Amino acid sequence: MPASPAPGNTAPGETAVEDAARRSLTAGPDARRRAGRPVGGVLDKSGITRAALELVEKKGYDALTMAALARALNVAPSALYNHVKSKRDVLLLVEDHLAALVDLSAFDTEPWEEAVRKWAWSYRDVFSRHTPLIPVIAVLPVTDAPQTLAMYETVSAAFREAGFPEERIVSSIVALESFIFGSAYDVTAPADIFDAGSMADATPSFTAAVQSLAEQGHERPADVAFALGLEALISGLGALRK
Amino acid sequence: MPASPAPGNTAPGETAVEDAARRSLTAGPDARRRAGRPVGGVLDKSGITRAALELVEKKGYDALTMAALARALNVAPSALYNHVKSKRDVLLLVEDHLAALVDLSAFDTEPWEEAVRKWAWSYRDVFSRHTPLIPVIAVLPVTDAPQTLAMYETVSAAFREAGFPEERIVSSIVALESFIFGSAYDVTAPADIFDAGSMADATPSFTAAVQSLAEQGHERPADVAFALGLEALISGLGALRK
DNA sequence: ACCTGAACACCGTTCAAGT
DNA sequence: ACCTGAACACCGTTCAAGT
Repeated sequence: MPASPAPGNTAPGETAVEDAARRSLTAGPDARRRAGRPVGGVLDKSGITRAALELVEKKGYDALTMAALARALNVAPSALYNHVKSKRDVLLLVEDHLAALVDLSAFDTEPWEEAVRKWAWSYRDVFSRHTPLIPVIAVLPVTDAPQTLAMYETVSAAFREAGFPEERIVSSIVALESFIFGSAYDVTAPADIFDAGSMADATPSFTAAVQSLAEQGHERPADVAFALGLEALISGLGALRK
Repeated sequence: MPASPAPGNTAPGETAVEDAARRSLTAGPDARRRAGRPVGGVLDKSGITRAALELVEKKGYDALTMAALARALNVAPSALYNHVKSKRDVLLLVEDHLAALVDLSAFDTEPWEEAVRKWAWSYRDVFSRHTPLIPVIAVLPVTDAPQTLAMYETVSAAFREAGFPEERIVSSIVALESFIFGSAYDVTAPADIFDAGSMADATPSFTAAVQSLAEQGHERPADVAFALGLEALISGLGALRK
């Protein structure tokens, strides 16, 4: 029989839920009923983040309740409040984890246009699978999200390097981000969102435009709109450079 | 003593809540406890929309619960479900009401650039005060929102008139809308959203850019970013015209 | 310090019973 | 057709009691 790792130490490649399952197994069937502090401590922010992310990816944001999160971690819901102040805090942890997944590598190697292009597509792709976080990000003081702040540091340095006037850097990034967030929602729209149905006769101009786009046969119409807007922003904002 | 208007007929200039209050007054103190159908019917979709909007404008979206909405209308919460299928339906009614407030007048009188500019600012301003509706709009089949559909009809006709190729009209509008929705969130961000706090030393480039923007002394930084992005989109998308 | 279990003050929604 | 009142299956959060 192999030695059991200490509770709370997830083995590499092991998921948080598997870890919790194994822990309750090795600790005996009534371990989770015993009150008091478990040896080593079962909860921390990174474990909460991992479990939340796993829950969301498996069952979606509707399933991310404090009760379900606690259950995945084999603790009582109230135990979570020793590590986060609120559910919003949990969403914030997830958001900052995702911010680190946005691809910034092109800022080291490519010219400004291409680097912004790759960053923007990656940013949109990451958050299009996590749109319930967008209202959280939009109002999020950067202090509370170190990875997000690190992204801004990289991007703002690249804008300065590319010749943007100092006082326009933040506004340019914000404009791009606003477009990216809005476009992330667009990815989640149903395919028939623009089907006017019985109202088609009353809206001939819009119906014709929708029909014409449909005839193009694009697999992902949201990508067409994103490419169009992004290229317009890149060339329009790029003109600000000295 | 003046003749009382029939219950459910809100007098011009009177609010839905005032109407409900007066109705319970003229009908006697125990009117709202009496079961069965009130004469004339107290509820309909437009009354629900008006009461929801009033509730939201007075106390915000957190206060828009089915219970609070029912209370404003002097009915039991369950009564609402005779007129809407769900709370999402209520949000949809509000959204479509707001869509009619977006200023489309410039499309009749101004050249494309200026008309789009006025439409976009108006659209952003309306929904910046109603950001909780944005996730609803983004996934909203236009069939379910006649006023929203009417807006698309006007805008798409103007894009065709301005020389946009048929198959690019919808994508161009979607790109603009994505930017508008993201920018609506930006309006609600706290003033100190970019204050890196104790992390400032670790992010010199971003901190300098934020500082430089702050020194410009703009009263509403969100407007600067919106203007920058909108002008880039207008000139970039405008280049698609034949 | 950090957990459990019970409790609190809500949610949106359903449905039988009434008129 | 459309209302009431009771009930259901949840929410996020707090807090005394434990170790």
